[in-house]
Amino acid sequence: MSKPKPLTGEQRIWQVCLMIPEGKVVSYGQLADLAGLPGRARLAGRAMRTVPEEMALPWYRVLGAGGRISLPKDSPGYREQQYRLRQEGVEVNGSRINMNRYQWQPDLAELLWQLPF
DNA sequence: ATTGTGACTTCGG
DNA sequence: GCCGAAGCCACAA
Repeated sequence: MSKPKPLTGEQRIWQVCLMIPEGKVVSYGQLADLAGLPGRARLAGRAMRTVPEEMALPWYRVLGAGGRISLPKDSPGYREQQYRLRQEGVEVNGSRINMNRYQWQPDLAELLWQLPF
């Protein structure tokens, strides 16, 4: 049998992002942590920027620390993120989202069970 | 090889 | 709130 090629950091980030439930959000840093890559918030940001179009990833559920939309306020992406979040019931005030209410807090044991790594 | 650039985060002022 | 510095590291030049 061939050796299972280890997933790249970006791929692991994508895998976890795919599991964020509707109506919930995470921060870049949290996403990296959940992917087993502590301290790699920047990589999570990069992963969201380079998502393959065909892989319908809920990138809009990923926010900056403290619940802020990280995209430039005048960009189409910023408006799309606001729109998509609101579409699934997340309250958005400008670029702010209340993390106390919408942050995803997965059961770690269950998460581990689901992940392909 | 070195340098600059990020959808980042935390800390100190 | 806003800023700079530091820590992070893949990637392009």
